[in-house]
Amino acid sequence: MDPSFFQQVYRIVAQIPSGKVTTYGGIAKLLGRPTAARHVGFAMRCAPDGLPCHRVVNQAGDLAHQDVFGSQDFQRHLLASEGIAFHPSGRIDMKKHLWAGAGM
DNA sequence: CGTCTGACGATGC
DNA sequence: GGCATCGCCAGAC
Repeated sequence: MDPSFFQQVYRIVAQIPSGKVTTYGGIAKLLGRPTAARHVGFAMRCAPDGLPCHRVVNQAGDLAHQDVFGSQDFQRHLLASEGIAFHPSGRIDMKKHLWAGAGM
């Protein structure tokens, strides 16, 4: 198989279990492109239905592209329902919920 | 094939 | 820790 980078990104994101989060860079690293973190987000932008893109955050643990989810509070609620803990600033506690499958 | 873009990462201040 | 800048690489045009 030689799927496109985007297709591989979708495969990784689809494997993220509930209650876990991963970073764009982490996914990119799994695909062998540690510097292609931006493309992971790019793939998310065109993410197909059923893809838990809300579990994918940047290295800072900040929720990205809040516009798609309507508001930052909405995505925060989704993750909170899955058991994700948040910092007072609204960032995710990646230390506890960072998906180990992302190579970290 | 050249250029621009982009839901990021790392570094510097 | 927050903000600004550079770099990175696969797609779209």
